[in-house]
Amino acid sequence: MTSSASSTRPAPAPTEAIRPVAQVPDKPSLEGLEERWGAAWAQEQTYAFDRSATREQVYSIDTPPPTVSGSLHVGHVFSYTHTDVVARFQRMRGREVFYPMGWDDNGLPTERRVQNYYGVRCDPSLPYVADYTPPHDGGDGKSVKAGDQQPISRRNFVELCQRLTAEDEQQFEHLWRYLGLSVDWSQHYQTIGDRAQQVAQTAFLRNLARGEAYQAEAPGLWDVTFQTAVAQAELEARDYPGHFHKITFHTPDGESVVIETTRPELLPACVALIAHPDDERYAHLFGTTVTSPLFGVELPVLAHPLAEPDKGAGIAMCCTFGDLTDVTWWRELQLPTRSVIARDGRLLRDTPDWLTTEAGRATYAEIGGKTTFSARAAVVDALRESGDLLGEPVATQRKANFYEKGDKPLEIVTSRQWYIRNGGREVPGRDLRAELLARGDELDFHPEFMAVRYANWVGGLNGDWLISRQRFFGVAIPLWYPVTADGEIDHAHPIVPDEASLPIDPSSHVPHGFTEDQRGVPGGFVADPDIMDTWATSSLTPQIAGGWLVDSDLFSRVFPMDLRAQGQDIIRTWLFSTIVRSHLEHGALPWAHAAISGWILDPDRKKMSKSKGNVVTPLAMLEEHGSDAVRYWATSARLGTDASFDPQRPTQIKIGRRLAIKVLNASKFALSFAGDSPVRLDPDAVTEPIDRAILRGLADVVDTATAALDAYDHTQALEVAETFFWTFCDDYLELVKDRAYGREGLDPAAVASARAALSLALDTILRLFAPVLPYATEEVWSWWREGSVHRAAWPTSDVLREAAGDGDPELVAVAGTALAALRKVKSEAKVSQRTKFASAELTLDPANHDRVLAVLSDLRAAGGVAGDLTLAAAGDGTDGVTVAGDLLPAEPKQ
RNA sequence: GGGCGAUUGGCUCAGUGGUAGAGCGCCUCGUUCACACCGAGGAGGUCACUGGUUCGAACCCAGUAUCGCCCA
Repeated sequence: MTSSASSTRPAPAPTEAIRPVAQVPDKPSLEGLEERWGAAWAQEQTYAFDRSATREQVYSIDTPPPTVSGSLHVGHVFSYTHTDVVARFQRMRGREVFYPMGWDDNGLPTERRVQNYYGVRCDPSLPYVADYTPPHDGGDGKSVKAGDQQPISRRNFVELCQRLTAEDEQQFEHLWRYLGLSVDWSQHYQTIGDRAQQVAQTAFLRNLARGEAYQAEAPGLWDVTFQTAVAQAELEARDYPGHFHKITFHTPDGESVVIETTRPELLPACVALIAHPDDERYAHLFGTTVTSPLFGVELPVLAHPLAEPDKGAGIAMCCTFGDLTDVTWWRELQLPTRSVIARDGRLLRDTPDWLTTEAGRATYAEIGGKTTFSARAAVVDALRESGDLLGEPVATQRKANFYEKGDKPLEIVTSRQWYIRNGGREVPGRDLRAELLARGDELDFHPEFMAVRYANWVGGLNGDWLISRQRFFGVAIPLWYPVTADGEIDHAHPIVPDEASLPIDPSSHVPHGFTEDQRGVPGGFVADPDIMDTWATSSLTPQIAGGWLVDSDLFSRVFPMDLRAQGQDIIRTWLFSTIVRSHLEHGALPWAHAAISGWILDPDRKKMSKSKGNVVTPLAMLEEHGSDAVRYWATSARLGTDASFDPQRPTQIKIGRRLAIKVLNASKFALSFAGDSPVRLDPDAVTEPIDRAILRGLADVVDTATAALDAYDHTQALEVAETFFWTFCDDYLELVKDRAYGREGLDPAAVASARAALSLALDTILRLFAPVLPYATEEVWSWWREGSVHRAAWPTSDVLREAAGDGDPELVAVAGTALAALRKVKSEAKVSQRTKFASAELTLDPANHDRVLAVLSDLRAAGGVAGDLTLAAAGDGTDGVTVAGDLLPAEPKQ
């Protein structure tokens, strides 16, 4: 892929005369480059997307919108740099890069921040108040007690969320600009913005129209703190302390059946006892009944393969609902529903009607309204008293499901919720799971093994995607329901808005054909009170950023996108859900490639996290070391590989800083030889063997780096460029500097050869480093070139090969070895490298004799040999180069 | 319990069949002449372990151990 004829950036003409070098600082420095070039790039719109480009010319990137209410940490800088390196590489290759940035301001973290910041809470039943002023504005950041928070309408609440996130977003943008992300900032979006809401609501309604979205009254995971349903993808299994309680049930003929449970408070919700069908201990009980202790409910004893014979007593009580296994049993064995846990996590206050014994109703009256914790203690006391508790409870650690943002174990509560099909549940006539697995195979994961995580997740789904949330700050589910004449809500016949009217808030907008005074009255309508899960919006980032629905011209040029960049932790959420939406809506993958970044680990190999107190403020880090240095560190870690980071010992960052400084200094040096005459990139001028050899080596480096970046291996590309560059500085520059200075008596063609080779090499080196070190390379570029290096073409090896001609690829290494041998003599003699040899003889492998002869005069100059430098053949089997020579006394200091 | 990844010099990591590599750190030396945010030279490893395939294994195969992550 090369730059097209229609591109605004002409391909460079390598032989053209370039203006004389100007404006090279005496002491080049990294300090201040971020501000200077950041401003220049903004001014020049260096990274603006040219929407006249065709789809083939475009390279489009779908980047994770960071949660603006959270804080950015080192890990963000790490992974966003990976994406930027790709973007810059593709831009230089001539692709028109579509690189928008989004902000994820939708969702729970923002809600919590807004509540504290403004002292408000959302009450969707309240009407909108125009020109609302919240009780606090900023305050001291302390949380305001729930009781003191002023209740406001959802629309007012959302407005406050938007006001606050707008401030956060400015800080985020500043960081990203400082880091040097080559984002087109005119393309940014917010996941709570009108565009995002329109996209999310339209996509949902289309899912609904196609039968891919549906509502169901079903048991589901429920967070009692936030009082919202939670999806499978948001689960986190954590260790949770508990106790095994041995509880006795009784058969009609007096036999005791002992089960073990960690949740005795669910005893009134028990609907059966269940053992494995092959478990001989309980075979005689299958089909019979037992009676529960305390509550006296008659329950069947049933067989099901999910019962684990070697766990506890091997027979379990099935309650509605203690865990997901209970749900499976309940569904597959068609058990009754006897729920006792309310949405606030307490036991139902009213005594359930399936408790019929007087003692049972009395016991329940004691625990109704209590938290599960208190109810458990009460039930255990009662069991102990009735003699149905066998022994004392035994402490245990068990795995419990938590909402990833919650701190209490999830309960399972039956509620009406909206779902989108994702292959997790069978649907007649379609194998959606297989379709989505095929999409995963179609997607190019980098690294490839990350595809397994996708496949494992899709293969292990056990339900459709629950998208409704009983929260406030989010995209509303755009539906109303009729209220029947007798005041019932008719959920089966939702009232759907026109697509053209989206986005809407059904709690403040009125459906077509109704008036506001019909809200909530018989014969009228009610709004669906829920919002969509954040992922239900962010799963549509390619559509939101790409102009779906509103700009079909743009959308056709950028979608499906080329790249999704993200962390490995959200493959099951963001990556998967985006594929689901795109597959359902467009019948296509949303992107061709997925670049998965690894974790940042602290020195103890633990994931960096705020709670562990090991997070470094990214902006401070950039300011301290320089953005190029930090970018070098990020680029030196491969995709998918975790990188360790010790803020106390930022070794890799310092290496990056050293490299960036070296680029400045070496460039200044290489450009200094031209004096006042124009620099020429003339391949025909390169005639000396060592000059040809260095360009030959660089041509190979270009090919390797290009292939590596094409394969999304930025690390290898950086490594080969870096290795070349150090050899270029340490050996080649030293070897040719005397000649390049144009000392008296030298052949002018030899001088021109060195200068041309240095210019050609520098031109290529700057381009190679530009994606990783955008500031240092741009700084150097400005000394002798027009325009931005970031709009220059990616280097190709052909000009270099032309200049190299028959250049010997081994020559630089051999000359370097000879030079090192001369240096070693001085080093071991403990004298300055500037000490001269009176004369010297190099003993070396005869095979390299001619090579050294070809660079002899450069070697004499660089090695400081005043008199003759002669060569001798080493004996058989002798490796390397040895030196015999007399050092002259050091010249006296002046 | 299943899956994925890792295990190479003090540290961080390259290296997919042909005599062990880099950078950092360390040791020694050096500095007006691009660069002390520097330069030169040097020391340092039986490639986690056990078998196997091969003329030859850090690399391929089987297994083991340890660590990390994901899923149950």
